[in-house]
Amino acid sequence: MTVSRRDQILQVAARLFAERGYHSVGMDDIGAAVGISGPALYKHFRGKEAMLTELLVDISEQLLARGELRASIEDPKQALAALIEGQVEFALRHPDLITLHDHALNQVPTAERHRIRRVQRAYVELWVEVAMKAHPNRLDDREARAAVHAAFGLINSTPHTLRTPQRILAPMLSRMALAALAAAG
Amino acid sequence: MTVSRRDQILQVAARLFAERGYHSVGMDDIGAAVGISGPALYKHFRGKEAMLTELLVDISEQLLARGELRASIEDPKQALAALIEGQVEFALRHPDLITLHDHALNQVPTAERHRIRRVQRAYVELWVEVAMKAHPNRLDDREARAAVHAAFGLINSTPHTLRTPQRILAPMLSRMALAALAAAG
DNA sequence: GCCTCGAGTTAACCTTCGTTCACCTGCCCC
DNA sequence: GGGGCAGGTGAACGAAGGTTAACTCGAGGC
Repeated sequence: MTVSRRDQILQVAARLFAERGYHSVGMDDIGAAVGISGPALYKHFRGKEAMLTELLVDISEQLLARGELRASIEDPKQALAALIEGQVEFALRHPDLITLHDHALNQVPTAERHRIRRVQRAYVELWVEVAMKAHPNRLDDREARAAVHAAFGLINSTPHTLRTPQRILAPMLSRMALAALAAAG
Repeated sequence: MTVSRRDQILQVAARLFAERGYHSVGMDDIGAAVGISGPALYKHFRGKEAMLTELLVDISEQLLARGELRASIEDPKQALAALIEGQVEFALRHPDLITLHDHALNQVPTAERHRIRRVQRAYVELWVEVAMKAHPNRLDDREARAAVHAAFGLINSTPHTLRTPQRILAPMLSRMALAALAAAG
């Protein structure tokens, strides 16, 4: 695991931001957590906002990329199951990033925030299309969008529930999300 | 609607905190939003933290009280449906409070935070017991707890989805939550 | 050997923001 | 009609915290 100092800092910052909230974490805290002190971080990042921005851009783009792969499966029901499984897997592997993803978006500067929102919207769109193909004639566009958001809420609840073993949690969440979407129409 | 100035301030503060995040809202912002200016708020509250604390204590106690009523229905399946319906109703009526409820808890002082956590835990416990009675032999304690958190995540996703008409959204979310919990075991 | 440069350090700066202070009002009550 | 209190005001204070500045130090390249 040759993780660059830069990446190490990002990782630690993500954890701290998720645990305590963006504004409650000082630059000194982040520095201390990687063994350097405060202002040294400016050798690696333009500032605190830049760190958060980079994290959120990465997350949203990574989710979209993974999602596009899985959504390209021909059978809509299988594609939907794959999307769900992918989201569950990601949420379990990176609970900090999931937490950041919907707690800290308001703190990133406007221009970049719009960019992130576009990527997020594309990811939602992916799900909506697949969900409507998987359950034809049962969901209109707006309902599907709401149902997909609900499924995200379900899956992304995992950061609150990490005490349960993943072997059990992952398939359970997948089953629940699938059932919820099936019941949406 | 004879809403006292105090309540008006709390309501406005909840909206601002939910929209922009606790730390991004200044006392001057809250004051301006109710037509008075900054320091005047100290005539009604001990400080900014006190406002947030009062909001969160109220929410959690209100949820628990409503929940206890609904959980007391004899038939477990009906009780579970009633709990779900109640949570959906609350989430749709008070999206700001729902947002606060899981975004801002870290910002309240330790002592009060523990008190709020206890009430929250009691509410979760209510759901867990009802869910296990409604689906006997299919959920152990830990799974049930995770499943309940997932259901909360599903229902509490509504703040992201307020564009959809409530007449459609409310029953859909209830159906989804019910199906998700049924699929958990 | 010297120069550069990346990566740190500490001290200082400066803005933001929660909070306090001193003061002002209108209203109610007797 | 004068005292008191609820509810405001604007000015000032003080701590927190993100950022900058000036300096140091070790490792390669020529």
